Amino acid sequence: MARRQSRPSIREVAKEAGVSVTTVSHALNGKGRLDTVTRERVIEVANRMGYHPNRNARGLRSGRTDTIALLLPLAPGRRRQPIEIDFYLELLTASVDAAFQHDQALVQLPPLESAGDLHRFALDGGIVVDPVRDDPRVAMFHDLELPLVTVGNHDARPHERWTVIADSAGTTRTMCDHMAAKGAQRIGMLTVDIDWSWFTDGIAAYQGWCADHGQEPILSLARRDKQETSMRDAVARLLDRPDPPDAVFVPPQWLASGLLTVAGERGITVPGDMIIGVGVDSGLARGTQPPLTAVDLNAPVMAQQAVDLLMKQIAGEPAAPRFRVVPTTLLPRESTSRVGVRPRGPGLTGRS
Amino acid sequence: MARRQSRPSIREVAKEAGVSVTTVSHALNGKGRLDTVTRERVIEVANRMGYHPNRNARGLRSGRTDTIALLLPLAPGRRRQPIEIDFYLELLTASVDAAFQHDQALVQLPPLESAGDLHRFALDGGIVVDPVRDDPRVAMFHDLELPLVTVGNHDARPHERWTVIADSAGTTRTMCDHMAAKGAQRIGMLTVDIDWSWFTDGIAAYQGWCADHGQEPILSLARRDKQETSMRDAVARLLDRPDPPDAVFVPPQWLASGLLTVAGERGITVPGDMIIGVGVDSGLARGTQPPLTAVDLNAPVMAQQAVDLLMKQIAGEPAAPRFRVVPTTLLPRESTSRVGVRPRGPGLTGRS
DNA sequence: TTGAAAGCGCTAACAG
DNA sequence: CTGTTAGCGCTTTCAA
Repeated sequence: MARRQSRPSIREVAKEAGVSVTTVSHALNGKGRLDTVTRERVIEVANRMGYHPNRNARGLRSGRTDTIALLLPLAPGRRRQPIEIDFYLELLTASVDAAFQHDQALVQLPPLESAGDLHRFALDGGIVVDPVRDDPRVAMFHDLELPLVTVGNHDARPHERWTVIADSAGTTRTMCDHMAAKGAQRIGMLTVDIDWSWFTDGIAAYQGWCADHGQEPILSLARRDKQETSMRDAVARLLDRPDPPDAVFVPPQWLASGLLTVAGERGITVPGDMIIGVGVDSGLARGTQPPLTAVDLNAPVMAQQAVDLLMKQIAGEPAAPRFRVVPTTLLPRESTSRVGVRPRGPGLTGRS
Repeated sequence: MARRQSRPSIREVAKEAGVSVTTVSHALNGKGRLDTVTRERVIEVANRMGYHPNRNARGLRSGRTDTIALLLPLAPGRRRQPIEIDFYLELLTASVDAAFQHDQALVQLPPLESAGDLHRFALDGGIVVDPVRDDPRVAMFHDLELPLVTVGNHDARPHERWTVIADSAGTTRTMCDHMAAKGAQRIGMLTVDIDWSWFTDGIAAYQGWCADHGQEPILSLARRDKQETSMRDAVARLLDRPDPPDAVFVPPQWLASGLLTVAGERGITVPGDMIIGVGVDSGLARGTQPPLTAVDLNAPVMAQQAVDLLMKQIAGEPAAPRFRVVPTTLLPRESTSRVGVRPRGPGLTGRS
């Protein structure tokens, strides 16, 4: 019955190579002072036998587990479901890769009820994605004195934390510049009232950009509940103005698709009457009609940075800086191709 | 530097409770013949001290790792990226929960280069999602004699495998019935040429349904490369017929959004001129204009079944049946609200 | 009903 | 330069 193929132990390798287990251990870990010839022979034998050190034994000895956790944010409302944004899946994948490079296993954690749950997993550390103020996940790591890196942050003094964030301010300025270059006269922002740096920094940068360019800010905030009515209220506040914007940057994805829908209902064409950019790229952004100009958050880089920081922290090594800002990439698509030129109907989008 | 709070060992619990480590072990695992009073006292002490057995020590002793892996399918083309379908993220989350119930950690694996990579993770078993013919992931598990459960299958003799699949045949019939009830006269199917049971069973069921209802099958297969041209070719074969369908069931998500786009370009309204249903629910399906009728694959149930099967296999217990078919749920939306009634423009979609 | 002790595979302190 | 050995925390014989 599916008994796992018994893997060779360090003792068998030692016997096969005609040396002691110590020598094998040293050879494989590059530790002691060994004759080069011996070392290479041992390594060769170990490879030939398909030897891999037993993680449990190694962990028992070292007190480490070589396991780290990634905690994705949960969707508000639906209790156990993570937010379905492609970025998170990308971040997960990239984190797995990065962890693997450090020979760490990466586990997903279920929604944690208590610090006890965290203990059961025997982690060396964790990465908490998009923490909110007083995030219980963060508190648990602190209580257990477990190494922690956050991706995204909500903190007034972020530089004291081990944190990786996307460059929200730079993204916002780039998007505004892009829209202005496409002919936008009045650029608005439709975003949400959540204290993640991704949103707050974006708002601040937007206001700064407006000040620099002599434009009055046109800002509309949706409630954070992700409800359709919140979206519609916020969109209405934007479009019902006497002087509605002809360009809108919408950081959260759900508001961007909502804006597109409402615009369609009102007969406002995109990009003819209004151009739109969204803050996170996704299949959804690519698949709308028209496809939405979006921001690539560079999940692989963020994951790499987060895992690297975590490994440093676990090892007790210094890391300077502990606070990393990852640049983003603008992906121009049809939704910002040019404002003020009504597209000639659906035929425009044909690429055959 | 972030030393992990040292957790109490079984010895400290024993000392605190005034018994031997053996007694503690027996009490906690319900093993030996212990006085009830002693057992309860030990348990109480252990709880009070926040004791959790060290996974490494236990694993070293038992030869198990209490770790299972989930392997999601990779997107064709983009090398290391999983397919961005909400279903997979749901499946992942639900699997984590189910694993947790069995006190197993669930790790994500990076794309595996060789069986050696698999060995490095010290797994008790794994779940391979949507295996293809001669899937190397499956082969690696077999080579290592590691317990394996597949979610989805491609096999002619699936009942010999440990497998969980969604009820593709039932889904197809339900969708066709639904469309017929909404006034569809000629139901077509737009799908893809991949040998996953999800697709092959769906095609067979569709042809069966057509035979039962005296309708000629209208089937168009896209190439599997997920390219825009593949989509356009397949859609054209459907719409350019002298007798195009007035309803289309589209199992793969990327083809459904493609069909919607092309229909828009051609001035075909949905659901007025044609109704459309997609085989997998997602944010994309909910967010299109109009929202797409879709199928909920019940990821939580599939995950639970898969993990349960895997645990049985690992424990060497029998499981009957080894082959589980999970029912799906149709989610009717506007895209199939009624065919043959041209909607009166965008206003129809307003729900304010 | 309880306890002493061996041993899982590995690393590292110490001895040679 | 290489080997012997203790011991990480746990489960499980075996003995009392």
